[in-house]
Amino acid sequence: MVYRRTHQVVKRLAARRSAILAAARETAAEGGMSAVQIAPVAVRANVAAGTVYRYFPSKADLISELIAEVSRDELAAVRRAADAAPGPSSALAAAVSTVAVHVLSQRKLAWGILAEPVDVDVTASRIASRREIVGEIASRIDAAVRAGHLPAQDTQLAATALLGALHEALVGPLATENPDDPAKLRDTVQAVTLLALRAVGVMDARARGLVVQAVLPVRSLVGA
Amino acid sequence: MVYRRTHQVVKRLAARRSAILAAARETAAEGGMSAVQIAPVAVRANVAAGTVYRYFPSKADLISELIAEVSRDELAAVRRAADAAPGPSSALAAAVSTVAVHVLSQRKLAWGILAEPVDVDVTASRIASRREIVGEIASRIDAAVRAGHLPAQDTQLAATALLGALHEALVGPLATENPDDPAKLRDTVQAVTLLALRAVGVMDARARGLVVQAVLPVRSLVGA
DNA sequence: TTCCTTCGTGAACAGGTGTTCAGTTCTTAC
DNA sequence: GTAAGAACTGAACACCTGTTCACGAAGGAA
Repeated sequence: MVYRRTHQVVKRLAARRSAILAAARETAAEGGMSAVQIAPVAVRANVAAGTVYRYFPSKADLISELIAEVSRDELAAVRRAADAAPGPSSALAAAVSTVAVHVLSQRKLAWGILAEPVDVDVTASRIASRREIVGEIASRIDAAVRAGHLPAQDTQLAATALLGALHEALVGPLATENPDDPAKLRDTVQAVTLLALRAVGVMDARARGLVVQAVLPVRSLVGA
Repeated sequence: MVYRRTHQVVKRLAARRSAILAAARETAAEGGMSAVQIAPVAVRANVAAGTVYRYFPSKADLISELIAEVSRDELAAVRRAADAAPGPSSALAAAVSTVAVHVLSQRKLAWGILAEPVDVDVTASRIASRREIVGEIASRIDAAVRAGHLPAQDTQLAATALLGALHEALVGPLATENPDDPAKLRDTVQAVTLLALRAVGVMDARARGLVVQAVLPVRSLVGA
């Protein structure tokens, strides 16, 4: 009489949902947000277009969740890197360079999530995404200020500015095209990290040292 | 036999063209780029929708020209401010704070021209617009470096980062909503200018002095 | 005035994509 | 095995705007 989902079915449903999200993510990583259309994503996920709507109320919801997912990953990486640093200034340097590396590793995806024109309204997700990263960076700046390493300042504003600087310099329309040369990428990451650290008040000489330490442990500097 | 435009007609045509552009600009300033649609702009300019196409081949061309126009104004203002400064560092400070003030004065317009999602392809204009401002700032940084006031660096990258920082901090989605309090606006402009100057290597104490001098002469800190 | 050219009009068109839904297939319960 | 409900399908639909174009108005030459 009553229909109850079997454990197996629940698993399959979850898997499908993930498949759709993954398909959307891959599509975005390859072709940017504009390529994330229901039909292609459905094909990639091996479902019909209508099926997507059994898992997501609308395209906007799908993209919002995609943004949230990527954002979560990013935030986790930043936290991990910063927490592993020996002190507040190092942590800040690690956080900034991690963001830089991530952005560079997944340019299309980063651009899509941050700024690319989208036909649906995903403003809320984008704001949330930014807020998370900015909050994390702001708290790291805060820690450095409290430790007496940096002058007092509006840390929220500073963190926002840093994020903007990283994005514009690394994936903005004026960013260098596609230097898949790891050495060049490392230089770029170091350069923007240096700018960021100096911006919040780290002295030039000390900033240079922090930058080198922060960027050295970073593994993959190339990616999709 | 041959039809030749009277001087009067030429003037009327030019006036109409300007009216359409002005209508587009006003519309963008009020509602962002998404509000710049052919029909509303035409109404505002007191012409029919079809008439717009007698002056602009496509919506993309209209918006591109709008971007170019605003960009020209902005660049001129930046040049003027920087040229009036007593030295390279002051010039840089003046350039940066001028950009900041302009962006703040016309938030919606700035956001629309810089980053707002648009359905047509205006990438080229946007890149050109950015390139002009970035080039100007880069050359000011360059001058300061040559004068020995700043450490050697990739000035193009630095200028790009500064632009991104200003935009994100001032009109990005995380920017404070609408502080029409002039004092608060001045503080914000000073804060981001300070960040920018320190980013390129100006020492904290000196940067603070430059910021105050640069922002003082700025007149209107409020606008549409 | 007359004729030709250009300009202006606005309703109709076009194209692309998110969304729906009636029909089909699969799953569960008995 | 069978009935009932859930999941899936994909073609059709809907909507939104940029763009067109046949027609009328206005301007210039003769």
